Amino acid sequence: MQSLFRYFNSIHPLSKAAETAITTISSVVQVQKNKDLQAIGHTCKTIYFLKSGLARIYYFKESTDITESFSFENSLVVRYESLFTSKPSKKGIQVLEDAELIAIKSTALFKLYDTHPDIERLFRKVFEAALVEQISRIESLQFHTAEERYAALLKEAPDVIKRVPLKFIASYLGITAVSLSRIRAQK
Amino acid sequence: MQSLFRYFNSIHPLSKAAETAITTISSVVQVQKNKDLQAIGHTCKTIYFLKSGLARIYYFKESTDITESFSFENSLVVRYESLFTSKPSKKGIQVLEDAELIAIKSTALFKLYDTHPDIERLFRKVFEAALVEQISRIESLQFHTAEERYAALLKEAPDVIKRVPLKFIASYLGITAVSLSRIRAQK
DNA sequence: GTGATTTCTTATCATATGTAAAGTGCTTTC
DNA sequence: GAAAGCACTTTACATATGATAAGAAATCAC
Repeated sequence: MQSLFRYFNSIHPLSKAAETAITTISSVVQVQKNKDLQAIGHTCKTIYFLKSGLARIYYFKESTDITESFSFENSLVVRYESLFTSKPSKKGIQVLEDAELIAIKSTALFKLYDTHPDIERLFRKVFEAALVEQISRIESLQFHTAEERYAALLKEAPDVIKRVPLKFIASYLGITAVSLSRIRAQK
Repeated sequence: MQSLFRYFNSIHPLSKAAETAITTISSVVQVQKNKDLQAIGHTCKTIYFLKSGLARIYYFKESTDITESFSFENSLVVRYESLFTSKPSKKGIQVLEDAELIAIKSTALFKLYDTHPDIERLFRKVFEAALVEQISRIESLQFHTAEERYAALLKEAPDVIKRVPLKFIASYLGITAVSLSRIRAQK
């Protein structure tokens, strides 16, 4: 659990009591490469922290597989739109490399907000950071070309290329694998 | 201020003390059509609530004016990415119809979090809702065609067409005004 | 290791969108 | 009310991306 609390404390310091409370409602999960951590249609009630491995959130648009996002080591994997609306998610979480995760039960977590203000504050900040991230993603999709988006991804997460099949990267960028291939070729 | 607290209470109930505290750090602002409420380059330190009128958040990409979002009556206007990073925003807020707004000083607001847990909780929920909104926006930009996005906008905010110049709607959809014109023509 | 899959690239053609320019109609201004 | 400006549309052409299919390369299964 150390890696989790190292991550949390870098965002907002937690009391020992808070750490203990979070530990109580968390468990370690191992998932094999290519397996679904959470299936499409499942309502998100878990906040995952990726200790090792690699995951993506994906969905289908008319039988086309679309990657919404990637998650790397030491970051959270959450389908926020389902977590905060309590509706079944149209999205699934797939593990792309054997992964070890910490699963935090969200219903229990949200109850801790009443007794541990530092936990509420931590997660407020976590979700605010997620909001900022999404906004920069929108900017990127709204008015950068596919080529610019690819260059930005390379800069931001250089090893994504080595670790993730190109077809997943392509749909993440909002283009087809063929189109991404062309962009890569013209360098 | 009633409209503001009606809005807030629908998200999370506030104590009278909390309402008073928020009132103390808020003021009413009037802005004329086509004027900037906040200029590009300004660091966002204000959370605006739009009582009446209409506003947009915009920026320039290589001298092209791009609308990032519209805000209608009874909703917030915030450049979250600047508010939460304390960095100057590349975006400005422009008023598209004479508007009356309530300006909440964010630095003072965030201080109230310590003394009024209900205020922190309210804004946590407000920002969580914003996060969900941004995610659906990403989905829309990432894999819906311009035509689908236009149809979705019409459904979601039918009067946007009557109140907002098409060129702003076009860049909001991620296309040119010419392209939007074509889409409209082929119906 | 061999064959079978899967992944990636390349080629061809169709389509959507961009750019530029001109035209139409509406609104503003004096 | 004439002139000017602005918003929107239309046209013509250029370009980027999509769809499909086929080939090359890498990976997997046994």
